[in-house]
Amino acid sequence: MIKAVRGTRDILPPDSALFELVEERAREVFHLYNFQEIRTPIFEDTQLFSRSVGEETDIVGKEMFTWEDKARAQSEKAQSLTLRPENTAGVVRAYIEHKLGDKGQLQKLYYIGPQFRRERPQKGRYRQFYQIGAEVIGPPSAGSESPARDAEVIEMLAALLDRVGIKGSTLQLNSVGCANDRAKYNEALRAALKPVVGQMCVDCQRRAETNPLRVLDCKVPEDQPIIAKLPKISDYLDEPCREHFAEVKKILDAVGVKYEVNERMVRGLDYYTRTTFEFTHGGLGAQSALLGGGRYDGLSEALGGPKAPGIGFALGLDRFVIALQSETQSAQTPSVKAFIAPLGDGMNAAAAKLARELRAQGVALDLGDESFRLKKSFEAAERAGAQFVIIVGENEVKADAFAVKDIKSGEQRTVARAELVQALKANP
RNA sequence: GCGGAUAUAGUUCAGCGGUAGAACACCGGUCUGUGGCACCGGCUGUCGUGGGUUCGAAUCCCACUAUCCGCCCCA
Repeated sequence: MIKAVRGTRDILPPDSALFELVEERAREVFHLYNFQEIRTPIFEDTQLFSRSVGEETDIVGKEMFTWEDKARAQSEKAQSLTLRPENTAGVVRAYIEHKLGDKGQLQKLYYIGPQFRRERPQKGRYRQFYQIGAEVIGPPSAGSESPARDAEVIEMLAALLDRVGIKGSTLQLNSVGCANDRAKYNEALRAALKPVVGQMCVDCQRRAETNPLRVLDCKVPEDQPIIAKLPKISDYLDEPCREHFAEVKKILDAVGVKYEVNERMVRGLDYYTRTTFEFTHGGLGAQSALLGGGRYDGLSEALGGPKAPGIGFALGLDRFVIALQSETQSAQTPSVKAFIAPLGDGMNAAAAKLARELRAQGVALDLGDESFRLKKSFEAAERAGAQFVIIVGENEVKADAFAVKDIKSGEQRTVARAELVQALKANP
């Protein structure tokens, strides 16, 4: 038997309804904030990711699905392609390629789609996973650098969580400063770690070498007192970064979005600058990050584009759905208004004709088969969640009026063809 | 990539050397144009895959694969 490959999965009903629900709500909320959809390719030139996400990150270093695309002619070079591991790089690439900055306006773009990382699968972690994300990007003159944009994006996410009905999540906020600040901080961290790293866990000893920022993320209890004494990123922010962060917090306070400043929150993509944030949720096991994002003021330039500061986020749809399931029991399964039961040989055609008429007028319905006995039709109707059964038999066709039965009450009456839609819609 | 657990019907699980089972679900009948109840009957399985031990393996052993839980990392 051929099975779905490692880390991929089929999302079947009724679970797929939850994905649909979250996607619908997200679109509604995005439109309230004037975001429009962008769809970028699922694979890109490998360099796009190595230059944005960062050559040294785990994502680029060992988690990408990359292959050599065959050259089609002698004169052509083979090209290294990669299944996108995230979508911000693709959006910024499109921004540069289509000169969206020349419009002078802020671009507010959202996307929904699959991403790919070759990680070990776990609860809430798949090799093909789905993200919903949005980006605000544009020339500085359009206000793309303003802390108001950071606050707006974060506030929008709080609104989305409310709208979908996720309650038990917390917002963690931090500022990682600009590239200069981070370089200085990294150095200070290395220096501070040198004398004490020997007393720390083996993981930290390794992190101190490869990526000192990650030490802050350590969960080993014994290491906590040491970590508490390490230098803080907030002490290494320059004045503009400090003011920017203060303003973000001020606006969030004003609109009533609760957050915790977490100076130990570290994000794994190299392009982040200044504001970073994460919404976490219990009930996700080790994968507690529901969604994460931040500012990326230098990304466009790193990709050879114009100066185009931006801020965005990505929401893990798979995890979002798990969080939703852990809070609410049932996804309401979509249902139809009526079920048409053709009764007796030769009735399929008349039933199909009626179904076409009703559906054209916006009545959702399911259609049985003339081979079904009534009992079977009723059961099928019940399973489809139908409110009414419409019987299409010889008598009905002759009279051009149909038996309409209310499944719950058992009441039945005969309704002329012309009045059928009205009769169905009159009963909510 | 590392560590641990698990893998039997559509689902939840029992069986732990001797004929593959239960419950629920599903299908059919009683009941040929009025269901949901009841009763009767039935289907569903390479017992994750491959190898080994044994007269005999779902059961014991080995390898592989997948899933789940941690680590790592991230959404």
